[in-house]
Order: sequence, then structure tokens, then C-alpha cells
Amino acid sequence: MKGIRQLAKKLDISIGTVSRALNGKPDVNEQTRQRVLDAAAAMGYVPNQAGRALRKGTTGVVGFMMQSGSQITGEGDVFFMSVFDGVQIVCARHKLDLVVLLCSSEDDPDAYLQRVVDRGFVDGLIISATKRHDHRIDFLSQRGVPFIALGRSLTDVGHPWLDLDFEGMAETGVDRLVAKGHRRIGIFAPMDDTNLGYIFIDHYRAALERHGIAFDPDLIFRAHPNDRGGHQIGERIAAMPPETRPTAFILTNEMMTVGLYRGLADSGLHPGKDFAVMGRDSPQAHYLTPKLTCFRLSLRDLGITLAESLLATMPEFAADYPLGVVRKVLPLELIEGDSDCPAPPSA
Amino acid sequence: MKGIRQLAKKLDISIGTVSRALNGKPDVNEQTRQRVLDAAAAMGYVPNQAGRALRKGTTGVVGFMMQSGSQITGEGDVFFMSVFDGVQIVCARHKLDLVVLLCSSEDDPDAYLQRVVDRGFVDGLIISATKRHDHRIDFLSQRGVPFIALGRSLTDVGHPWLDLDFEGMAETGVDRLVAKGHRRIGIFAPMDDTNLGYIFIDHYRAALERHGIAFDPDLIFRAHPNDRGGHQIGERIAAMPPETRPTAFILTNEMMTVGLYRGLADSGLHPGKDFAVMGRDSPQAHYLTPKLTCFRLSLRDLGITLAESLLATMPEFAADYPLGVVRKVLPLELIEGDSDCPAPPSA
DNA sequence: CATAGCATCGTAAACGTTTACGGGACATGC
DNA sequence: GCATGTCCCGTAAACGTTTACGATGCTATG
Repeated sequence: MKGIRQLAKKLDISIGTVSRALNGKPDVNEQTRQRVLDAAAAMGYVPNQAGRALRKGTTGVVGFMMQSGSQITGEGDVFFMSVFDGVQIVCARHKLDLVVLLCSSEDDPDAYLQRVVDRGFVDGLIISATKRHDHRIDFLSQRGVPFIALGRSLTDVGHPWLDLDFEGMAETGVDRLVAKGHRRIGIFAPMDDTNLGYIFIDHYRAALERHGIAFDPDLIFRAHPNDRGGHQIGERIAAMPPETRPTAFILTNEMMTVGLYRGLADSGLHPGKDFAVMGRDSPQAHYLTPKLTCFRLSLRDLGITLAESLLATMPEFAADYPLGVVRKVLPLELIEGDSDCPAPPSA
Repeated sequence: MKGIRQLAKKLDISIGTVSRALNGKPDVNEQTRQRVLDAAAAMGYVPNQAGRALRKGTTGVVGFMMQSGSQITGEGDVFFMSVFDGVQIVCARHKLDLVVLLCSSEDDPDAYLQRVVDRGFVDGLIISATKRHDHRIDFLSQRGVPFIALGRSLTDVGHPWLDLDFEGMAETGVDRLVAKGHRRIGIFAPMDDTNLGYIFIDHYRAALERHGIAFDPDLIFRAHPNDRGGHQIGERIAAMPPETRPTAFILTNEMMTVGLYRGLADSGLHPGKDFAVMGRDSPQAHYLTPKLTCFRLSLRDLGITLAESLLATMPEFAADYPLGVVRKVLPLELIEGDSDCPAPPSA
């Protein structure tokens, strides 16, 4: 005999009572409850996940889905690891377990997601790196699985999402650089159709036009969102003739900064001296010379907000988080450094 | 009616046959099996995880446990993300799902592990960042949960483990630096009692003595295994009087290199010019100047080996991986760069 | 004293699957 | 024609929980 039955026999009470005692149901004598709790602790009893999930139809697990291809080896690293910590904190409050679901680079994300959902693995889901048109959103909403997207998408079913304020970043960045005399400002864009690329480009363009500067598609540099990509951009910029070359650059991705610095330097340009760089805050950014002028957001807080917004859509927890359907852009704080030098007089 | 029952009714056969057909059991007519498979695909049937797990006593999930405190925000990033990819590849072969279990910085690792195991969450487990004395190993082995440790430990119950060849790294590193005239070689050691620290120090010491160089405890630099830690070490080194200051440094951790370079440079020392650095290969390492002389290992392959060695201990899969109990040190390849300059003549 | 109400607990069904067991149909061998 | 074997399939039990329902004993109320 195992599990709750064994516990019940030992205490000479019914398994129903044991279960109620453990789950904090009201109709059980406080004294009995204590006996049960003590005995459970003594023999190290822990309810079996499968049995409970089968009966309750709920698993107590929330999943954070990532594609290992683009994200993990690219932007993923530092960014997500910090976000997890925040999510975790909220989950722990409700005895929820967070698991990270890695969709391998060889798997089809949509198929992978469907399997996870159909098997009833998780009660709620966080998806990230939303595409411009994201099939996952349709699927999850149609299936009725509670979820939240980290990142916006044109696929909008009124679902909850959270995103960084890339438009603010584009506009503040352009304003600041233009004020320092820059007219040719390069920006990064992802290779895939991650939605943030479109958002950023749109507002970058709008900000330029506000200043009466013509939009030049050659100043959009596509690359992978990692160190190597940053390096390549640096080299490409340095290889351009000075009269068409940008004099400044805005990076939306934190992993690329070190690479960009080095790519520029290797090719004879000096960030903060004759080339301006603005980027995203990150651990590495603190150790760059010159100090990076960047946009900051507490990723841990982002994780907390993300989790709370997800729980707000889950029936069991909605009462604790009366937030409604969260669709929010989180502002970034500008940290002034020394990397956004004025435009060289020649330009 | 739901699930397998619905499917059975639709095909007008028993649920037993449906289950057998789906699970590839032999005693079912091939024609019937096809009908079942087709119908299942048509209506998008996927077996319920809880029901299956409850009956079979097995979940089809392997877990990779990480502590978010030290690992994720520190060494974790690049290192683990690549390892996951390899593990994933092997898991996919057997329709196993890999989930990453994050033990939050506020959770007790032992308690967290126990909860995961007791609830029957996973069929197998990978644990990492083994401590010198690691309670998790005792626990898992006593519980009979298939697992493998990434990293050695003095806690040895004959369990499987895999580890990097830190002793080889220490000896090759010291040999090479001594051959270039260095006598004071600094090394990094982690702040906690992660076992690799002890292993590395022991062999570093042995290698020194082999060359007739006295061991100097002041040349061991403790720090957190991340960028910031590397930076701090660089600053500390630069602040030392030239006559006691090391002239070379070996890093076991890949995340620290950028920080160390910068810490040194900020304080007037020049890696590859008047100070030698050896480290671990990483994406960032490729973009450092001077190019880092480093030790390389394919982390993807490490992940593959890790997963295969784990499966070798799981009854269901052991037949496919006749490896026995794997306890192996994986060699590192030396990549020659320009960062390990000869000792300055003054020293 | 009768009744209602409350606190506490036991009983048993249900969740969705897998699988041991047995049975029917049919072929084969003698 | 009988025994034997094979192939396929249906039946039902089991996995470990949770929870609706009903039963019991006690208290309070009239």
C-alpha cells in the first residue's frame, strides 16, 4: 500500500479526510489536521503529481516556452535567465512550479506547443519572441489555455501581453542623437520576423521624419541577435565609405553590444570618440569602455509582472490579481554613459 | 466523452485496442492500427499526460535542475544553453521531453529536489554544479531515481557523472605558462564549495610543484563566476604591487573573461602584452583582443553524452545505450591565441 | 423532547490511460 | 473430428488522488 492510503491506515482515518486535511479544506477538525500534517511530514509523504493532475485536471505547473534556435544561443542568455527569477518568485507564492520548455532547434515550434498543450502538461504558458504573425497565439486562445506573450504581435485575439517600450527607445534614442548632431543613425533589426523589429523600425522612421531626416533603408542592419551579429555589424559599418556611413547606432539587443564595440574598434572606429552607440543595459554593459549609454529595465520585475499578469487570467488565481487582461508596454529608463558622443564635425 | 473513449466509440472498437494500436503493441491488426492512427491524427488526439503517467508510473520527462542563484545569472548563461541543445537531441529520439527545473534563489535546493522527485515529476534527472559534498547525490541514489551529475563530488555512491577535464586544464595551463617564463600564476576559484574549485586548485598546485614553484595561496582569487567577478579580479590584480602581483592568470569560467580583460585594462595592465591570460572558449572569446588562448569543448556534444549516459541508467532505454555507469572526464582542446604572452623580463 | 443545524468524517465515484487476462474465430496438424 | 496454436480483440482492474454526497453525533433552539 502506498501514498495517501498508507497514511490513512496509519492514522486510522479515511483517505478522504487525509486529503481534505492536506489540502486545507474547511470541514476537518483542526486537531486531526495537525495529526495528518505531522504524520505526512514524518513519513515524507508528498502527493503524487499524476494522480492529482488526473483528478483535478490541473497540474500546478506553468511553462515558459523558448525556442532554442534563435533565442537561447542568441538573445536568450542573460535576458531570460533574469526574467525567470522574477516569474519564479510569483509562482512560489502559489506553490506553482515553473518549468522551462525548450523547443529544440530541430523542432517545429507550433507542433511542439501543440503537444505540450494537448498532453495537459501545464496550466498556464508564457511564450516569448513573438513573431509578427504568430500562430501560437491563435492556437492557445482557441484552445482556451491561459497564456501571456512576452512581445507584441499583429496576431491579436485580445490576449494578454507585455512588451518593452521599443517605440520609446527609438524616439528617445533618435531625439538624443539628433540633438548631438547625428543625421545618419543606424539601427539593428533581427533576421527573422520577430515583431519587435517592425515596431522599432516604424518608430525610428517616424522619429527621423519628425526631425526632417529622410529614412534610409541602408541604415538598417540585419544580423543575429548575439555577439557575433554585433561584431559583423561593426565590421560592415567600418567598411562603408565615410560619406554614407552612419555616425551613430542604436541597438535594441543587449547581447550584441560587446560584439559591436569590438567590430568597430577592429575596423578603426572608436565608440564614444568618432562613433556614437546607444544600447540596452546588461551586465556586460557595465564593463565597456566607454561606458554605454543605454536603456534599462529590471528584468526581474519584468518576470514578476509577467507571472502576475498570467495568473490574472487563470481562474484559480484571478482573485489574487485583479488586473484584467494585461496589455502593457513597460517603460525603459535612460542611463547616461559616454558612448553617445556628438557627431564628428565632418558629417 | 473524451479522450481515448471518444476515439474508440467513433471507430466502434474497444479502448483497449485503441491504446494498443497507438502504443505500437504487437497484438493488433495492421489495418485496424492504421484506422486508429488516422482517426487520432484527424481529430488531433493526444494521450493525456496525467492518465498515462498515473497508470504507467512513468512520465516521459527528464529534468535538468539548475539553481538560479549561482548558476543562471553567473556561469549558467551560454554554457548551459548549449548543453541543453545536446540533451534535447537525444531526448527527442525517444520522445522524451526535457524540462529545465529552476530552483529559485530563495529555495533550498535539497528541498526543491525532494519535492520534484516525490511528486514523480520526472523519470530521470540531470543535476549540475555539484558541491564538494553534495546531499542531492545521496538523496537521489537512495530514492532510486535515475540521474547523472554534471561535475564530480566527494559524495560518491558509484553514481554516473560527467565532468570537464579541469585537471588537464590546470596542468596544461601551468606547463605552458611556466614554459613562457611565468612563475606567479593566478587562478580563479568560486566563492561557494562547488567541487571544481578544489579539483582545479589541487592540480594547479601539483603542477606548480612539479616545476619547483612554491604554492602561494594569495594567487587564488575568489569571485563570482560572472562578468563582474572577472572585472573585480582584474582590478585586484592591478592593484597589487608589481613584485607580488601574478604575471599570468588561468580562468576556468568562460563568463569571466571579458570582465577580466576589462578589469586589467582599466587598471593599466594589458592582456597579451604584459599580462598573460588563459581561459575557456566561448562565443565572446572570439571577439576579444588579443585573441584568447583557451580550452575548448563542444557543449552540444557534452549535452549529448550527458543525456545518453543518463538514459543508459534508465531501465526503459538502457538497451539502446550499453554504456554501463558512465563516470568520465571529458578532455578539452587547447586553442592557441595571443593572450598568453611570455612573462615580462622584470619578473 | 423534537427538530434543526453544524461540525466532522467515511464512502465511493471519477479522472484517462495501460495492460493482464480471457475468449472467439480461424487455420493447421494429426 | 479433435486438439492445438495463432491472431485479434473486448473486458475490467488498476494507478493515486480529489470531492460530491450522505451519515453520524453533538449542540442549540423552540
